Amino acid sequence: MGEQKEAKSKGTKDREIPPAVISRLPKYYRKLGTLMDGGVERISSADLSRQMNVTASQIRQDLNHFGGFGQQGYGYNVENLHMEIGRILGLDHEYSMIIVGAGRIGLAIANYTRFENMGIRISGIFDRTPEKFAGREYRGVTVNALAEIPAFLRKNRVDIAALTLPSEAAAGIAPVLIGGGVHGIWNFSHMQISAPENVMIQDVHLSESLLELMCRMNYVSGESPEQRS
Amino acid sequence: MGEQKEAKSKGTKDREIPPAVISRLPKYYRKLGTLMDGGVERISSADLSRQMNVTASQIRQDLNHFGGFGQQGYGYNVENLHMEIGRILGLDHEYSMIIVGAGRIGLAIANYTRFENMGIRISGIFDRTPEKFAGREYRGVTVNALAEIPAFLRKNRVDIAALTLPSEAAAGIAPVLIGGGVHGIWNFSHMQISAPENVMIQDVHLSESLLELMCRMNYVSGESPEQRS
DNA sequence: TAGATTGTTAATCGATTAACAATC
DNA sequence: TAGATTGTTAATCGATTAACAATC
Repeated sequence: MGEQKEAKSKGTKDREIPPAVISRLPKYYRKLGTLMDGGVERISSADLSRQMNVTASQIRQDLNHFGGFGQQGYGYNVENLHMEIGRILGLDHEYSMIIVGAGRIGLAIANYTRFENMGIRISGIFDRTPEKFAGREYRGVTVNALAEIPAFLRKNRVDIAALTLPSEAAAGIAPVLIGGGVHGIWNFSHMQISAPENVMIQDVHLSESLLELMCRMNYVSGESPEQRS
Repeated sequence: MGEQKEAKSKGTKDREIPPAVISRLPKYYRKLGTLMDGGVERISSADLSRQMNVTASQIRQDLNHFGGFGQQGYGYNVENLHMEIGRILGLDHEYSMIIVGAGRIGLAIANYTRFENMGIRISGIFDRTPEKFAGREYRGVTVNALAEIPAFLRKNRVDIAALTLPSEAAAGIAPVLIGGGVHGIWNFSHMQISAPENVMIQDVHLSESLLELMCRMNYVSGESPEQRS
């Protein structure tokens, strides 16, 4: 209880909040937002569980990782809980994000206006062939060459990089991003990125997601894999 | 042990393969493909585990849900295992997919050529405002009105629908898709879709993924949530 | 045959669910 | 006060890891 940082070794990820809990927080946040819009003032874990795909127990367990937001006999104040979870998610500060790879997915992200409500500001877009985008702007940002990333990172604080490059290119760029101080990578490439403990990697592997769907369709509950076309 | 179908009630999903296993199969498949390209003929679970983020035990456990693909003292034949997993994923037959919502993400999917290698054929694209896409073709497919979906489904077999509409619109269209015989929905909308047991829903919630990243960045191992901007 | 490595069972770990005393 | 509902502890369930006998 004496030392703080070096206490537990780096081998094991000793983060306090279980990943399963973190992955549910955005869903709670969204639901509470909807309830707020609907004018709901308070809600019990039992009611909330009925409207979502979780149990009341799970809701209470999850929330109590962060402290007691509820009140016995009353439930949770919707607006307050929404704000608290927003704070946990980091929605109370602004993040600067660059997009690395101006393909269709990269540009889709650049143009997704909802991210602005999440405190995400697109500060740069980079691509292998910036000349293809000459004169064009995406939310006020022009497309620059990948080679300019190191200089850009030296001049600007960047929190998150959305990595939407093909695998081969992505592998080379990831260390540049990490070395330049980016501490979160939203990885759409197929490449597995290794990073130091304090840099978070969030993978979005679309084709794996589709393969998973196909696999589950193959193994529909009850049916055997033997189904003919 | 007598009855087969009705044995276990519908409440619990009694699918045999744990979801955690299914979510790893695409990763194995990809890795094995890479190894094949590199001319690797055989590999042990220990070697494979070193190249991926899983343990050797886990690999053997996972694969043995589907049968014994390896050989004691030898390991696994890369090409054979690749093919077997491909079969499990359903890559041995073709799937017809429609895209519902011709926004940036919908069109990104339509243009993703790699899906063709996965046996995915785009058979239709639908949008609320098809007139915006008049004369344009995406991989040989034109954009039609959402209202034409029921008729289209009556005429054509469609396995998968990629649902890339805004939430409100998505909620209305999902039952149409399910009623029309689609048995897999790749859901990019924020809407939670409820479907009968034999229709698989695969969610890709991009903004939740980004929120998760932000949250994890907030709670970097060791650091408390107290960090100031 | 001896060595290697699987398939499979047993042990551990983590996440979910159930239960209930605390308390608003 | 009585009723409701949380926070929290204990029980269950599922997934991961370890161990080892079977076998190529």
